Amino acid sequence: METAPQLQFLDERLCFALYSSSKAVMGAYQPYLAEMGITYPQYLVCIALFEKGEMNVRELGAILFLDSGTLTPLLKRMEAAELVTRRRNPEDDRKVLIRLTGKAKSLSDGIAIMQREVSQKTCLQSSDFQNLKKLLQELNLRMRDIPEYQPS
Amino acid sequence: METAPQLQFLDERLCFALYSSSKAVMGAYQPYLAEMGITYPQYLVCIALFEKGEMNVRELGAILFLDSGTLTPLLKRMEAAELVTRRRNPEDDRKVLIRLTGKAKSLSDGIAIMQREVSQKTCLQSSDFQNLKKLLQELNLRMRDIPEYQPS
DNA sequence: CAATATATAATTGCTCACAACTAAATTGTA
DNA sequence: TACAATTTAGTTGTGAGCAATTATATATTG
Repeated sequence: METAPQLQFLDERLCFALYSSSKAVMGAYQPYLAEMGITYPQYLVCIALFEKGEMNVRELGAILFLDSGTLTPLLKRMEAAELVTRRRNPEDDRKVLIRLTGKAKSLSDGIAIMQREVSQKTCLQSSDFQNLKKLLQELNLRMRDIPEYQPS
Repeated sequence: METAPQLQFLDERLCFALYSSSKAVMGAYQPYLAEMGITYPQYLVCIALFEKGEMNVRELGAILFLDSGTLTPLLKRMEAAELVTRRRNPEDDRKVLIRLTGKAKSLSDGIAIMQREVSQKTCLQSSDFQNLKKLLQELNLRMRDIPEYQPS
């Protein structure tokens, strides 16, 4: 005899803990971001480009796990706010190269301060912070069916 | 002499691990939800109401960490899809009571199966699952400045 | 070379998410 | 009772997110 599948409520679900805590952390960034005139995903674009210098839309999407339907209008808003430039790759006219402007680069100090203060608000020790981050990074790749490479 | 604030990149940020893994987990629900004709936050409304029976919009929002600007249109879509009923509380005309319909209740078996299969896809052992969930629940409350009550 | 396949970005349409505000009902209090 | 404060849902406007599709450019193949 089959037993009926047993449904779990909110408190038992990891997905809901993830969903709500992710929004909570984004909310903690909000006052800093509003001060700088950017949004959370725009902040992500900034730090991705701080690291890599210049990327096309596809590369940016691969790093941020966002598609062109999200990025194209987002980048146009950032261009209108003079935070990025968009230009076609002369060697391949399909690709649009994204680069930060001086205005965006001038936000780096404020971003660094924001990162430190939000991290402090988590009240997580460095080791817990690292463990949690690593678990979530692995979970992310696994749920997206991306094979996990071992660090060299 | 002051040292310049040091900016962290994507891989070093817990917030980004949270943001991307949360979306990845929601993505794993997507095929099941599409089959049932509901969305992820609508699924959350369902399991909240499976547990509590009937709630007004404010109570539902407090549990899901969503405000009326999100819930009102979402619940109207669910009402149009005949998944919930909305009626005013006769004792307090400000309150709108939300209750699941039989059609929504008939989804419970499919929801239970979805929960089990998505949980399996995380490849997390029960103990890791519980630890991670508890850490995130605490993080959520802390980032929202909600005092944490110890379990009785 | 021409035809086909692939890659890339953009577009469309729908749903969340939230800040800021409005409208209406209830409660508290002088 | 008046009337101010509070509570509650709803509205508006902006910005994600993503599935599905389209347009264009490049690469591949017969």
